[in-house]
Amino acid sequence: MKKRKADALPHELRRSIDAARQELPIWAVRRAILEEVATSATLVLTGETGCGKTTQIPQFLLAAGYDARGIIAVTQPRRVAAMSVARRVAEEMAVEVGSRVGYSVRFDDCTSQATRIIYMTDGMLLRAAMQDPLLSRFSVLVVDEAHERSLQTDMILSIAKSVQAIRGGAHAAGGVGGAAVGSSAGALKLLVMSATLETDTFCEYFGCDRGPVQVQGRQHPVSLFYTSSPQDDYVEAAVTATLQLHMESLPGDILVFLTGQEDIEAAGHAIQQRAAVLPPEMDALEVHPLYAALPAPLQMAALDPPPAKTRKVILATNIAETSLTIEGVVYVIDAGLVKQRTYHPGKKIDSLLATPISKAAARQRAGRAGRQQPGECYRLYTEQTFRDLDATSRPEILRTSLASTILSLKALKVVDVLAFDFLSPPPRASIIAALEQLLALGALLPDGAISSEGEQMARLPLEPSYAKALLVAGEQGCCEQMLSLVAMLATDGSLFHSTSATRDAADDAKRRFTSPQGDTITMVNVFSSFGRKKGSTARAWCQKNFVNRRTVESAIQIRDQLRTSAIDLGLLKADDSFERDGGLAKSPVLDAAPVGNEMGRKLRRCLTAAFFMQAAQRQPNGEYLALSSRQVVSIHPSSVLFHRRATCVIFNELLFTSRLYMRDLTQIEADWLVELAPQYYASRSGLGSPG
DNA sequence: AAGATCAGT
Repeated sequence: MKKRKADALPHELRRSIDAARQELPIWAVRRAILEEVATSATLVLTGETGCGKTTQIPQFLLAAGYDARGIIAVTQPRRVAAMSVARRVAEEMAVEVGSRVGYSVRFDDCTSQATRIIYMTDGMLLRAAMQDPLLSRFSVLVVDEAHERSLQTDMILSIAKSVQAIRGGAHAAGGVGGAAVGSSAGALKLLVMSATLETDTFCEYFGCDRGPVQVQGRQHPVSLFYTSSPQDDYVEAAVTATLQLHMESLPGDILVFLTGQEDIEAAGHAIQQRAAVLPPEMDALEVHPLYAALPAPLQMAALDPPPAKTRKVILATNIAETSLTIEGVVYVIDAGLVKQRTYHPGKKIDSLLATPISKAAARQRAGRAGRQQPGECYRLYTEQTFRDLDATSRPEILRTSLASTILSLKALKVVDVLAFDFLSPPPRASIIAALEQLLALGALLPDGAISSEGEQMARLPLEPSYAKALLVAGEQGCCEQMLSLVAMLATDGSLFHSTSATRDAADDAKRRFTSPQGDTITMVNVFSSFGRKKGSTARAWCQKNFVNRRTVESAIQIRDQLRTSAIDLGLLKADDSFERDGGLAKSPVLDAAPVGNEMGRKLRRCLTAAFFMQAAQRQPNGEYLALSSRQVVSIHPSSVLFHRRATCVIFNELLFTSRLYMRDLTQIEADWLVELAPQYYASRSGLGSPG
């Protein structure tokens, strides 16, 4: 790789970069931070937005020689952040990305032998820990955005604590790596960086004797306004507030936080209708929806600056809270709600409901108005309501299924996961449910130790039941087809994108791919039919079929990666296409014809061997009964099996909305359950008669 | 006959 040297930059530019760096607030505490890192194992640092902590601290550490014994790793919850910060720091250091500074995210590794600072997603660090449980490549671990409390961030903090105990020489009881292991890697320094002041959790967990180092940010002030009474129709309140702001306020774009696609579409129509009758001499109003399932070109359109004499209104979900930053926003309207997924371990159900945000989230939303100039935030709730909000959001680890997390811990040789030192211990019922599922899947032995099959499953970047389906398909000789199937399932959700206006046409398009064998087989048909189309051909095909191109392309990437793992695990032989692609395992171009009856049957039997815990049977009265939890469940109306009265089905997900709906169904034969999962079903007295 | 917040390996 060609590298640019620092002295190759024009002096003027070099000086201006250095000057800009040194004006960042974090420079004022540079010495204090380095002293603290030198004397203690763990440092908790709170820095507000714009203080420069993410770009500068790794450079301070590098300048102080912390790369001598290992690499400086900086983790981020999001891919885009890891990549863009690495580019920014490489620019400041006047080197190419991938040389001294690099990044590592799924599907994109931009590092080399020379790399001393790696920005990576916390998920990538977790993967690295599976290969190297003591993280011995790293001398310093900087965990950024820890306040977001993502599942992965929480897990790496726990693993880091456990690694510190071992690498520091002490023995960590019940920690990663099993029994005490001596290490030549030297101590692991840990920096926990967080945006809010809620750092007690971190300081207590790591036993820091001193409080956190605090750094001021560079935000413009944002004036806050509340409603005088609670609003029961927040969509209507948001529409009214938007139009009022437009008519009465100085220029500046408006960002509105709502909960989901449905609200956003309703608000969008209402605003456009009412804006149409405003006096013509007023500035125009341009309305953009913004949510994750929105196809990329439309997302980009929401970020573009508006034309002259036009005010932009962005109607967004919480995607605009942290993931996407929109320039030009001066006004924020906050409905105070977020759709949150919660797992109920007793019933093995997920619910997705609009819930009040936390104080921290409300402040983050308001802050979106103050990035370029002083701004205003209109909260569509009362000040008392704000005071009653929780201080912070519930950590993800407390409201999610833990099957995959527990399997990772077992792979890291944590023997007693119930006694594991979690930052926030999840409900015991969630851990037990995960252990039961892993045992039923054969990932754990009866004594709770990980089985060799479990080791294989842990190496696949998939939920354990998907991984199991792939292992079974490897034995049954339908691995290529199952790779397509699980890759499609792993992309979750919005394969077909439509709005209220295009819904019927989208449903028609979907019907062309339908297989009576179920939604999963239908997905394989869509995948095969897309094939390896590229560029304008791909774009046209997706438009015609209402398929979200991003989803299919992500499935292709996932499939390629899984196929490499499948070859490593011996599930699949490296074939001619492997050789032709010069060592890169690319998917062969699959038969574009729909899955036939025989292959479909084979695939469905493999799925049965993996999803037997999620089976439902049709009762004489037409209702479906989930066989493991004995709950009445319904086929989701979007399923291809909705009108087909299948006797027995398996499902990937149970989601409570208006009813308890099964999603992503596969039609199976009831006999297969006893045949393929005897350990789970043989003891039951006939599937048709519960009891 | 109904409807998917957001990340990540």
